[in-house]
Amino acid sequence: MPELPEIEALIRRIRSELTDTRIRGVQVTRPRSVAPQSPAAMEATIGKKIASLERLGKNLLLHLAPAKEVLAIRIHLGMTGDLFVQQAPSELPKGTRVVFELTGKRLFVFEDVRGLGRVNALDQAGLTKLRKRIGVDPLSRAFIFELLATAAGRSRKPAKLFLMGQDRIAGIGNMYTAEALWRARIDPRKPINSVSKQKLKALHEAIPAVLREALKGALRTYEKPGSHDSMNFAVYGRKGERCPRCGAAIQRIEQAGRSTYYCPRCQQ
DNA sequence: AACACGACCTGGTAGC
DNA sequence: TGCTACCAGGTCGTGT
Repeated sequence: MPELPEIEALIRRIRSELTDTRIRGVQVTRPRSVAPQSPAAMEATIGKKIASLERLGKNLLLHLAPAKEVLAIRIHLGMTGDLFVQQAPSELPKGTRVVFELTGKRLFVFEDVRGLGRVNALDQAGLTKLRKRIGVDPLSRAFIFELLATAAGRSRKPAKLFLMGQDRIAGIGNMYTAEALWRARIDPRKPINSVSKQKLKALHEAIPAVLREALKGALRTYEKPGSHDSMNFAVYGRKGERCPRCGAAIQRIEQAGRSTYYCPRCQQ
């Protein structure tokens, strides 16, 4: 499940292969993967150069040159999306959804078994709209405590759902939300505006700490294929196991139709 | 405006 | 062995 660290590691892996290459063609093998656009709309990227790559929350932006009409390609991996560059012609995986043909007979492949990911061609309006609904990056200098405190004070959402939203703080998903709340000892069901200042401070430290740890793990995974999980989870996916801090049994509950893992004893 | 909730999508697996 | 039911979860559109 790609969240901020996995996307960041992916970008670092493919950046040098994509930068300064030209798009020669596009094949959309599953129209829904470019929705709400049509496969034909993707053709506006043909002939352009990929100038740079940027991560925006969980989105990957490929900035194009010349930056006229269509400025960027936006890719969201959804649950099961992956990206890689390979030489043509060779067999493409079963879940292949979009293929960009690059110079040098190389193919830039978007693979996505479950089809929840998206690839879109963005004009200026589309790019502006996207940036507007993606909040601050928790690994950037802009992620100061006051920003978290202000946003938290304005929302009555349960802490878990507040962190999952991409509009205030971007890039955190189900796994790292669980870990950050555990580290800060916050009950995931507690309304975020009723969490103490002390615990909000702990959360402000826990979020980047968790993400940096996971990023290290994700970079390692790419170097050494076959090694698995990004990091050791304290609570995520560990229903019934002991809390590493207090020894109580970790619980799994449902919030907004999604599973939440937490320690009922030391997260209050 | 803020929030809740179902739909989308398919592979893996638990249970019978 | 073969079948069914359920689970994984990010985002978007719709309804309150």
